[in-house]
Amino acid sequence: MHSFFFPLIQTALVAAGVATEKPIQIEQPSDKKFGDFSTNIALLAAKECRRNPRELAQDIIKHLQFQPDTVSKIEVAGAGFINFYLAPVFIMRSVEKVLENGDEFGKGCTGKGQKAVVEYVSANPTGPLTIGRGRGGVLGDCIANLLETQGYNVTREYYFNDAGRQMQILAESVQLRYLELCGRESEFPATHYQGEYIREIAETIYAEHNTALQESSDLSFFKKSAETTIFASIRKTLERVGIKHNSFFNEHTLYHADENGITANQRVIEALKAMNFIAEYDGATWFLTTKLGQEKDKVLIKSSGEPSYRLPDIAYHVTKFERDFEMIVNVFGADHIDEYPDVLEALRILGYDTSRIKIAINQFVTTTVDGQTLKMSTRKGNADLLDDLIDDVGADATRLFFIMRGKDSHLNFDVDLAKKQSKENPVFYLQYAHARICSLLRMALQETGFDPATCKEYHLLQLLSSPAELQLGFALLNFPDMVKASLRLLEPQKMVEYLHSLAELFHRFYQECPILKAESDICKARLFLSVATRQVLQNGFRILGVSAPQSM
RNA sequence: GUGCCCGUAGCUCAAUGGAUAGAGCAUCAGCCUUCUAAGCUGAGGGUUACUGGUUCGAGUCCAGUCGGGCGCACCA
Repeated sequence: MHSFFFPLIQTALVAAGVATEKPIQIEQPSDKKFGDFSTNIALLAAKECRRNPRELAQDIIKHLQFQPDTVSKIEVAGAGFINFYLAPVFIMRSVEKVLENGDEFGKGCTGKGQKAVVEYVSANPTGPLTIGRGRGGVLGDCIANLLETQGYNVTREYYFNDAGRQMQILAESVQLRYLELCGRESEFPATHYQGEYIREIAETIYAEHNTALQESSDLSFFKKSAETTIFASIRKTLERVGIKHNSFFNEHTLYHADENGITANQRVIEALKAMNFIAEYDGATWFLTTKLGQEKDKVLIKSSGEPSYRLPDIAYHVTKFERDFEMIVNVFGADHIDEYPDVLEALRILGYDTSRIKIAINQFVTTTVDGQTLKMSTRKGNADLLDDLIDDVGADATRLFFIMRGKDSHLNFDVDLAKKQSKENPVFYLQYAHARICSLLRMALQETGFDPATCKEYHLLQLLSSPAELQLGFALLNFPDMVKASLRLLEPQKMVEYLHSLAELFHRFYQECPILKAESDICKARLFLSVATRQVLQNGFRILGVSAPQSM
């Protein structure tokens, strides 16, 4: 709707002789009595025009040109707001568009087919996925969905590392457990992976090889075995909650020499060296972040000769530019918050346009079971597992709960609430609205023969004029703007809230307006409104990755 | 100590710098011989942690204070 009002207001400003640099803001007042849309342009421009804002607003609306079948009323209110009231006919005509566009309603083309990459999950295969990772995973998946609706060509990427020290420790952990099974008692170091899954992997190895490997000093078999098993479990878990990837980027490729015998990591070092941001001291190679005002330099190559995680991180992001991504979204947890500023600085120094990079950081998750809040502990083997949560509350509740709070807020995941089959549980509240419409339409087909697939008398919608009907219709035409806002803020939570309010408006309409018992044309019109609501619910659910049940 | 996030109704959370700060849950009062009551209607409940500042206007922006979370490795 922004694109609808914007040019008209701009024209009116020119016609009224108002010259202002201030942006035209169009908002939806919180209270319906202030109209369906409103602009504060008169307030913003008043000062530079040296005029009273209310008078200025009066002047502007004199020059606003609207057809009476789109805007029914324009008025000046408060300190100088200009409020617009949409004509009922216009709202209902918009509902027709929902029906005509179907699955496509809400999609846009701002992406223009540009390449976008969203990186999410990116957990190394050292253990099963935790609940904390799950939140970021769902967030990333929804952001990727949002980008796709806006016409981006999206790569959903998982960046992982199957080399390095953590994998070494993993391999040692499995080996130690294996040796225990072979009857060799040893002290299991506290630094190693304590989880039960390590024993299970060791048991599998023992079952296949018995004690044959106990004299082997080669860890690679244990590493490979652990990696394969764990990665399979991670991917299975991701699949269960509908978190999809179509690209797995192995950090190891950054260590491979190209045709000139140089690795991606080395290229980064050379490039930064050319910009005088590299120094060697204490046996290591450093990124001179002190030159950028930071307190300490950062190690890129350790004195052992191995790159620290920072170097491949930079090299990895260079590949995102080399792969021509116009939009680069990184999703990660708050524990990695210190990671990205260095990467961004390095990329900036190397001449890349870092404004293409958007960072979405999600805060942590605690779970509440039986009213008791459990704190997550990492790497101790007693971390909350995403798989257990899915077993407990199902995939839909898992997804929706992860994104129904702002990503910047700590999430308190109430497991008991997520299991409840009632209005208290927002998952059921949303899905119930959809199921209720499906049920209604089944009944309609049975009793009146109404079939939305064949009956296309959408113009009947214009017969509807009650507040409940108009508010529902208005909410429907807002959907495309809500999709755009969710994407702009990288915040699927906006979509959850919108769908919740849509469900609420439908339930009210359903309560107040008899549908099947209404006179024939009104009945059809109300069924069309219901079908349109179901369509928007489905389109929204698809973005969130939540199922739309036909009955409950 | 320091960087980032958070502090809003009893609880969980909303509010692109806008108008009287909103939902849900919980509490209380109503609505099913009628399309799914897994629903709807209404009521009560607030010094937006605190103190200053910026401006037509601040929960929102800035500074400081107090609380809570997460980081601060030659781990990732």
